[in-house]
Amino acid sequence: MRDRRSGYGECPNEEGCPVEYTLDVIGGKWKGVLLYHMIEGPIRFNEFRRICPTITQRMLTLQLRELEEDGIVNREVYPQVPPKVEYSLSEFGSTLVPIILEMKTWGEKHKKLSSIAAR
Amino acid sequence: MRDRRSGYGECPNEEGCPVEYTLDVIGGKWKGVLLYHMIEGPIRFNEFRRICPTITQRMLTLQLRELEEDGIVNREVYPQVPPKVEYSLSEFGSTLVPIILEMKTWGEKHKKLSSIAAR
DNA sequence: CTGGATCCCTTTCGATACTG
DNA sequence: CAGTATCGAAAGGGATCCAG
Repeated sequence: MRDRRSGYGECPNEEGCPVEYTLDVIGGKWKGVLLYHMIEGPIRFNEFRRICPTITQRMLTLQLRELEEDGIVNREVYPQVPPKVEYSLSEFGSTLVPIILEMKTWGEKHKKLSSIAAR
Repeated sequence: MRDRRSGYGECPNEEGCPVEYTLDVIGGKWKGVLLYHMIEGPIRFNEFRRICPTITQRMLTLQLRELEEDGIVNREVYPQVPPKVEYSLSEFGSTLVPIILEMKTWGEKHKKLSSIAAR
């Protein structure tokens, strides 16, 4: 199972920096990306797979589960055939949007530059 | 050695989302935290260790090296005895500050809440 | 379509000891 | 003080098969 956070709990010093706390929540390898794609609205499992072809099914499931456990995303199952499951930002998850958008802005700006400089 | 990024390069589709790109740069487990502490000014190796007692010396070295390779931090060595090395945000690294500050704000806000809910 | 379960290799990471 | 080196444990992650 997922070990509960990077030290809060055992760690007695309560001054653990706020950034560390935030990264505990959204620091997963793919979480930022997944949250980003949910900003526009609910999104289905296989839509994620199309949008992020490099993430494996397994990882997608695991990361979504963790986000769900943390109350950041809602998972809505439509009992029908074929099954349909939609993921969306919870109210709590929405408070993270400013962070994600800052990341988006920065990424847009510097991705171009680095693709010019190439390597 | 550090493998070059999560797919950019091999991945032909150039639409890789900007958030993914950003996370490639600051997504390391401790990078956000380290950047955060450098906002206030240059900081020495052992200062980091005092501030973040849970990060091991090894990890601290590795993460700082990666940040240096990416041009985000400057590493200044003072040739003296005992040695003194200072790490600081580069001009490029400074462009990340808004993201870090958003993380700080969010963390401050929600750390309290969750410490009340406790467990 | 949306996953769960398993196998297994790779990478990460912590602990410890050592160095200029 | 600011690291490097090495080792073993743990976690990450891909591939494949199966199921409601």
